[in-house]
Amino acid sequence: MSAETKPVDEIGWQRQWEEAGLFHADIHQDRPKFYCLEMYPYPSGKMHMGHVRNYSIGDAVARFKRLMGYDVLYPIGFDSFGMPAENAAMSEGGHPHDITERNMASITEQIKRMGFSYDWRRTLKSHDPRYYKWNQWFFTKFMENGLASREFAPVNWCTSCSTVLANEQVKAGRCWRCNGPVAQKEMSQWFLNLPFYGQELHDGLDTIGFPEHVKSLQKDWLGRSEGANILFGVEGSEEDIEVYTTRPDTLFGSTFVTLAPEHPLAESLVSGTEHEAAWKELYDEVSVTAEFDRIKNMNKKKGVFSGRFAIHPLTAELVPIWFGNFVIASYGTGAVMAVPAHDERDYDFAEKYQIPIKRVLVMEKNGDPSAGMKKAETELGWMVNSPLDGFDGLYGDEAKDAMCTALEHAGRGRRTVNWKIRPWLVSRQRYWGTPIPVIHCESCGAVPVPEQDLPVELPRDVVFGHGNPLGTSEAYLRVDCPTCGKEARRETDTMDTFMDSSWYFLRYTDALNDDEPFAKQIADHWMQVDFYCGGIEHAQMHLIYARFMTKALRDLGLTSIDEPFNELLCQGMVNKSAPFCQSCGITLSTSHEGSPCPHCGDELGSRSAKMSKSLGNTVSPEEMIELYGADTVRLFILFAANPTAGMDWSDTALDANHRVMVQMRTMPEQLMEWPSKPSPMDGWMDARFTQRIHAFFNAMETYDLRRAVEISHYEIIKDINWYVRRGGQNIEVAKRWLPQWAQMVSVSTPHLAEEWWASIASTSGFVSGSAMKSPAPLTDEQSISLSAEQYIRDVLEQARKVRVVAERHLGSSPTEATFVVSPAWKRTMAQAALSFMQDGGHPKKFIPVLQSLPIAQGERKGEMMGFWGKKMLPQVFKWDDVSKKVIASSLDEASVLSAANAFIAAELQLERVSVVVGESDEDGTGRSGSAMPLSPAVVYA
RNA sequence: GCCGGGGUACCCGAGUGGUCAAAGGGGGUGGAUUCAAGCUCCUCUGCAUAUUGCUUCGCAGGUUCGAAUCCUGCCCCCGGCACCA
Repeated sequence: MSAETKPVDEIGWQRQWEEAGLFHADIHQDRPKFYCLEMYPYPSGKMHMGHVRNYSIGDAVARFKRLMGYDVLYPIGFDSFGMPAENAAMSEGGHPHDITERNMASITEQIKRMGFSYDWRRTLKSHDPRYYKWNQWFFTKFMENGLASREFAPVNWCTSCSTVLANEQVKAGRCWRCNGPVAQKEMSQWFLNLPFYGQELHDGLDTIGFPEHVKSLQKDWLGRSEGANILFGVEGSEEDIEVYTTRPDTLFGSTFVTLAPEHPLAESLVSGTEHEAAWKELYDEVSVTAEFDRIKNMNKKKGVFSGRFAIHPLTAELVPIWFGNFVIASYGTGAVMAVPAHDERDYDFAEKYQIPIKRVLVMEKNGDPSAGMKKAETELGWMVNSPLDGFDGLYGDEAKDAMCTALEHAGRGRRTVNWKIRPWLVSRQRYWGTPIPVIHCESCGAVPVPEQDLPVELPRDVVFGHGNPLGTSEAYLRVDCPTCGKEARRETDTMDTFMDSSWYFLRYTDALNDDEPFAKQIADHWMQVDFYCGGIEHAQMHLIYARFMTKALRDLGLTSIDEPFNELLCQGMVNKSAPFCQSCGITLSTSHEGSPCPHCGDELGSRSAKMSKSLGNTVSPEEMIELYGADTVRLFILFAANPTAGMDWSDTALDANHRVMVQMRTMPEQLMEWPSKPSPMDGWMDARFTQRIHAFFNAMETYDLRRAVEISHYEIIKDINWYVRRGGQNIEVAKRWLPQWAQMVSVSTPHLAEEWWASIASTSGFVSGSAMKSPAPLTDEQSISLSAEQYIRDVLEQARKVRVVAERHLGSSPTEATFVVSPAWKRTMAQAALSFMQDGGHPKKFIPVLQSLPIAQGERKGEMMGFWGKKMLPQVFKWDDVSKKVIASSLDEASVLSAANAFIAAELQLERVSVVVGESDEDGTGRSGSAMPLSPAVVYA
């Protein structure tokens, strides 16, 4: 084949697909639907390899489902609000809107160049008022039903982004976006009541196909814990202190109560006493530190006594009230009942401030209630030393239950479920997002903008860099109160952009609807998303918000579905090697390649690392497409690793994949040059193709894309090579299978497949718009044909190995070989043993059966019994199911080999090959001893 | 500390009781083709050996006729949560 083959006109095919409207998702009631989605991308100006990988995976799935006759909804759009555009506008001038549009145009072009099969008609962009209008509408609905509210609360403030952040958006005390420090600040902010759906978000995880680690991540964030809220009275006061605990069973061991310094009762407890100053000092220290730093410094436990006492809810005993820097105001009730005997932190605290430690559990049944304590015993245990009757001896849940019941009777406590997840802080003090549709009126308060006035559009006349940008537009600010008509001001905060990505998948189902966010019936038709593909980094933010929104919108009556996404696939990272210093343990930029470590001077090794600009180990998709074409890039990216595994970029492997593409380019032409010459191998080729298609379907159904590509682009080629090697070259066979092969190929390399499709006489239209039928299952005859051929390959492989040794013994290259097929009795023995075991017989019990077989009568009985134990028994377990079937079948080894006689001789470079049955008159080799069923002995001469 | 995911040959990576000395690819080897290179095709790529023998799937034990696979303990890597009551 010539290397100057005309390259595939990828852009031409893309144009034709578009002209034909091939990927428009329309509803046909007689077809099943499939919703394939990739995570809403932020429109940076350039497509990177992560995008390429993400979309190559999604596109393969979408294309396969289309082949299978599904109505496939496969849309794309842009998460186009957000700070990068705003920051770019500030640093380089210009307006976020223009920058965003420019970036979108550029990345769209690059995505299109890959030939993904999107329904571009449905393209969304968050910053389109026709889209964000619905964010605003939802928000006003949430205000009505109480899901959205404004609170004055300590919040996370990112100084460099000059905006607040939601809890999930603070990673290790730093901003998820810019990695800048996050401080604590008290502000009035808008929240969505995420914990309202806590239980449903938790339970729903068990009904959807998310990967285990994502489920675990989400459960960590939701942070469900079961316990009790318990009321302690305050001596000399009408007030109660409510504590939250997961260990009500240790209540009798509570020897003090600790409050967060910011606890609402704190000030009144110490006001005007000698303890006030100390409390104030702790309060000041704690309230300015960000929560993260506070938790980090918690090993420096500090406590201040309040001078007051709490009243134990069941025993009325007085216990001191302390303030502790380690108690977090926003978790639970901001107050802790301290049980030093059974909690490590309380134990340390009690030791430090000489507070009594009272054992109320023992860790062994009937343990010693008066045993001393060297450390906190925090496991579940058996209750002891209870001041009230009926508790001693109870264990675990039973003990907790009894305690809760007692508290409930006394009216001093109740069982509760606590969540770590907090309301979603959705307001941002930035410009490039959805304006929060609220009007602040002095007399009416925060009033939602009426539906007919939506959308509240972003004004263009704002000034950046002077606080909240929307606050700089007078025209925007001034508005009359919709309720009382008096002069009022607009809210100047915008919404978190995660709001946009929380329901975009619903909008796609009915993207052109201007009357409502989406028609319920249409959304219900397409939803859920059947296959959702994206990066793991969204496991706790986007994927929680989107699940929350789906439930919230469902409860507004807008959809019927509970969970937005069913199957979630988190694609692995695209890595490339970068210099690495073993002794310093650091990865360095590729600019250090070839030089010693700049820190320690050692020689640098290399290590695979995530592609990043800072390491300089990025690969530009644009360049690769330019060099090799989109198909090659797609093939490489799908074949290099499983979708979920990290993959290493390799230029040599890419090159190898390109060779495959070049080789495949003229495949139909080559096959169509075959003569119309039937051969005994045709049946085998038919069977093989059938088998491959089944395997391909199976791989695609389970999203094992790597395996699917391996079949379509590698194994079938090898099969054809084998077919030709064995003398097959029948154009009828080629005509039979080319169309279906093209369809398989189209899943990952659609442009090449279209070239093929166009060159095949029997096909018309586009392969990308064609339907693929499932082939009939393999017949028994076909299975035997495959087995016989496999048998020849196995025999050849074995013969090659032996040849090496034989050559040494002969002192020269052998010129002929005799294959000694195992004598009939061995096969009979194998058949008997296999059927015995098939019926559930234990291998060790086969000996008596064997002894009664006709073959084992006579003088060779002893030899046969020995053969069984030494040779046959181990082998019986080694045969696979196919081999077992072959042994049980009528396949005659000697005739299969004889028929392939000439072929085997040629393969082994021998002049002559003969086949004999072991122990027969023709067998003069004396070597039949080592022959086994399916494994003849080979004797070279 | 807790929770998830991992550790397979030179590299990447399949593999969840026998088909396993272990797929496939990369890299390497030898051969065919070629004036030559490339492309393509074939062979080999743990050690041994006239033929299913020995050692090997993080380490150490165990279950089984049989373990990369199941169980127990340990080591290491990745991700998440964390003095959360």
